[in-house]
Amino acid sequence: MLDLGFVRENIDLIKKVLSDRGTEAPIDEFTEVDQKRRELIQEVERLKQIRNQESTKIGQLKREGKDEAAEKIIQKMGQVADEIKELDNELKEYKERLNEIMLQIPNIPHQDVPIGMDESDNICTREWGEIREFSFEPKAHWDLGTELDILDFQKGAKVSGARFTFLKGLGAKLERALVNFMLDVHLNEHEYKEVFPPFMVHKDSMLGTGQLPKFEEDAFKIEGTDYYLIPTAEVPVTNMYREQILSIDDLPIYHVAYSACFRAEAGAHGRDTRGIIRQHQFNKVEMVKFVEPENSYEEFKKLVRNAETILQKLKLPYRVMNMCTGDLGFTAAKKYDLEVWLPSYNIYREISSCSNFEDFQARRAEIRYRPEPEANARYVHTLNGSGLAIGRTMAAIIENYQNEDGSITIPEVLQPYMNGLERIENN
RNA sequence: GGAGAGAUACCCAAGUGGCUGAAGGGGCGGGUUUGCUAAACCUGUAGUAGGGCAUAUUGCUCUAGCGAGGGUUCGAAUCCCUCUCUCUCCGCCA
Repeated sequence: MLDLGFVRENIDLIKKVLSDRGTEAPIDEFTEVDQKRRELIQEVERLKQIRNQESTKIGQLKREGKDEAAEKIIQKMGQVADEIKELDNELKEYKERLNEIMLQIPNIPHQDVPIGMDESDNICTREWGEIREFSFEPKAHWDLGTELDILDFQKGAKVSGARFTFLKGLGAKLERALVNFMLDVHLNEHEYKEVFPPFMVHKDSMLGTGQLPKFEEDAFKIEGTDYYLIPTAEVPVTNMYREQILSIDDLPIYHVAYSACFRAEAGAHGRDTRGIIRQHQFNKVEMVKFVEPENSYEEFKKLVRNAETILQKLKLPYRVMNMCTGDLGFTAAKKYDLEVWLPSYNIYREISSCSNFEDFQARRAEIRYRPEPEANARYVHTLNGSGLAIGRTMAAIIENYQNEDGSITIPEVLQPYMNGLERIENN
């Protein structure tokens, strides 16, 4: 959410942002509703001031035993009270409507964000690693995984339906190895503090990080409860600090969290139906930062590097994409996606998404800090990034590390997590 | 799931409709005394949000705010209703 005063004074800028992003919000209604709201506030507060003054007087008169004089004022105040009630109700409606409008206005993109409508306008910032030349026809991870009996799509479909998969044997172990490897790197080399969050949250948390109200369809809601399954650990971890004023000594806060992630994938019918690229449930290691505004882009750079480190250690070729306005996401001011090379697709696929939300989430979730003990509270900047999506990493390893005989070499850095095992092969 | 107790400011805590503009204590800030520290005494201490007015670094003023949301009333921390969370006991459970 943006600052109310900022929106009021920058209507034209907001309109430009909406058009750059290729999205819409009821911005014309904003001015009208805001205006009316402020008029009502003035009127109702004027009446409340009168009421407070007169009520004090009534109290005094009663104590002095002048009941008749008091009674006279009480008569008059009855009318004022009715008026206040009426105006308060009206004001409430305008406040709610204004809030609805504010929740639909996306973040202002950073000046370095390329303007564009969709993914074709994203700009490649850098590439890393060498794409392997295969002396044979590389197989897709779903074929390899099935042949090695480490991925079982049929069982997943049988038990839960489409977009669910069983990992079996060394596949399950490799998944676990990846989680531990990534957590260890971020803990030991990047100074993050580990958090293991709840996988279900209530509505306020989904609102706080911006998944609601705009993206309700993307989330799984538990029927008969107020709980949502988290689409990312970003939601519980960011909301840990909701409605809190942090001390300067607390900052910066770096958290890394493993969680399962649940996504309805509404509107993705027919996309990536094979393999483990797009599942309703997947694992992810997520990095979340809370920082002072002055440092946020420096911290952002570090965060992206932290995610890249994982890919480099795994020796997986990737590229870094600067996401354009149309592909930025509602809450982000700037976003880099890391895309890993997948031989069977012959393209790069997103494996990490790193965003700087600046104060957009913080304002919504009311996460502030005090720069000095007596100073006014300011909003922190929140940042997060996958470090990395485990399922897609698994797919990338299976495909990039495959051998002609259908076995998979285990990346060196993972071998200590696999009891020293060097290959997964058919036996 | 059942029974009970609670939620007041940075912390502890008093407070049964108007003198609460929230007592008192602790902590923290300022001051007096003092060779330093300590102590004693005096004094300040609602952060925040939303309005309005003037300045345009800032200041003044109003409204809201005693877990949250409603209600009663001229007036609610106080009375009533709903909800959330915490604690104790019982039951169940990993």
